Formats: sequence, C-alpha cells, structure tokens
Amino acid sequence: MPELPEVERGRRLVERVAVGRTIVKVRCARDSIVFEDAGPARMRKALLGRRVLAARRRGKHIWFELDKRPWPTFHFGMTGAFHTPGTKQLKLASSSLRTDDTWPPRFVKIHLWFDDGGELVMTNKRRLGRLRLRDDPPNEPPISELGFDPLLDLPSPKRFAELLSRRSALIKALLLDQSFAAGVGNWIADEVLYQARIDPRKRAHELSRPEIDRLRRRLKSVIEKAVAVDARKDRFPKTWLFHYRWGKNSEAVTARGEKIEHITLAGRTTAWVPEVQR
DNA sequence: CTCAGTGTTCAGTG
DNA sequence: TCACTGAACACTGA
Repeated sequence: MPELPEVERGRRLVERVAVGRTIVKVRCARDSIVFEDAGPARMRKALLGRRVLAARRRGKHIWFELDKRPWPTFHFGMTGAFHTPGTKQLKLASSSLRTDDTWPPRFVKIHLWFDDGGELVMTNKRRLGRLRLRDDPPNEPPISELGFDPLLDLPSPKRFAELLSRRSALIKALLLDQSFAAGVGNWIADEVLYQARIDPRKRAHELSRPEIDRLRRRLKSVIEKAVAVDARKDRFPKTWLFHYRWGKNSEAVTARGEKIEHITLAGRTTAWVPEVQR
C-alpha cells in the first residue's frame, strides 16, 4: 500500500482513532524481523498505559507522540497498512469490490485497544515493514536521514533547481532516493515524470530549467491530488498514467492512446511514454 | 511451478 | 565519494 498518499491516509486514521486516547491493551506478533531492534516485548511495555498526543508523518514513516518516551515509529514496507474495525479496506482493483470485514485481519503485527473502546491494527503481509522505538523520531535515523517531504516542505523552485544541479544520478533514481525526496515511490516517480514530459533516463543535472519547474509542479500536484482523494486509486484522474501502467503488456496505451514502454531503471520497473517524454 | 512486486539496504564494482 | 547493479529480505497472488 505504501507511498506517501497511502501512508498519509494511515496517519489520518491514527488521528481519528488513537489521538487523545489512552492505550489500555497491546498485543504484538512474535516477529523479530518487523520488530527489528525493539522487540515485541519492549514495544508492548512502551505503549501500554500511554496516552497518544499526536500522529506524525514524514515520507513513508509514521510515528506517535506519546505522553512518555520512547515513541513508536511505523514503516509499512510494500504491504503494510493500518486498520480499524469497520474500516472497510476497499479492494479497488478491477471488479472485485470485496470488503474484508473480518476482524482482526490477517498478518497483524500489532493490535492496540483504547480507553474509548476503539482499536487499531497494523498489518504487514510480506514482513518488509518495520516497527521501531525512538526517543526522538524526527531527529534519529532513519527519519532524520530523509530529504524533503513534498507535502510538508517542498523546496522553492530556485532551491529545487540547485538540488538537482548537484546530482548526476538518473532522474528516476533520484526521485526514488528517500534522502532526496521522502515519500516518492515507484509509481509516483513514473507518474510525475510522465506528466512533466521528462525522459526517466535523463540525468538530474541535465534537466533544463523549464523541465525542472515542470517536475517540481507535478511532484506537488500529483501528491496533493492523491492525498486529497485519500489515496483512493479509483478516484485518481483518468488521465493519469497510473491506470494503464500495470502488467507489462506490449499493447498498453494511456488514456490518450500513447504507447507505454516498460524498462528497468534503478532496479525497478519503469513505465513511460517515449513519444511524450523526451 | 515461476515470477513480479506501491520498499529498503548492503556488498561489490567502476 | 558517488553512483550503479544485483541480491537479499519474505511471501502472496497471478
């Protein structure tokens, strides 16, 4: 689930069900991978009895502010999500509008109960997500290592141009680099480059000023739009490459009938439209 | 059975 | 130092 817009949806869910409440019960899965350094037992101890003061996000990371430190941080990996009872997880794919209302869901890593009767669960199917404890999350790795967050602190056009001029990496690779732009993942990088009409194989310092300005604007607008519709993919504009990029069939075309190509860049599948991005 | 995948990290190489 | 590649991580679903 997780690029910036989906993670922001998760943060808002936490805000709705957890902020202002006290955690009265905690259950952690036995999973030394997802619970990395902290371990389920330490995590449970840090959370039980605490009051949640705020839910923060930077890039793809979320953390809680509690009335006592350390605080928990959450990263979803490729398959993580927050759930609450009654929050229908809309399976937006194709025609299967299945809502799974089984509670609790499968692949639960942590389950929290609150003093008002509410519940919050984090699932992580493929165990690439991480749950950590930090005394000061924004000022400690990994969150302190992140670059700008396009929703929170997008650089000015001038500053953005400076950042690009100093980098020789492929622009696609740079967009995926979390220490450059936090929260951008594979489909957002492709979407932004398509809309900005930039060849993903170009090097960052080779971009012209008009290209740089288009890139910055699209980075902002794509993410703002995705967040505005609460990461509901079926509500993304029909003109977005997003809807047509999946499944690398050679006949894939955009809404405007442009031919979509698939190549591998920076180790990731890259969908792009050569006739538009040059 | 095989393989790709909305992510990150690390070793090896140039 | 920078940057790229590929592998690893772990596991589902097509």
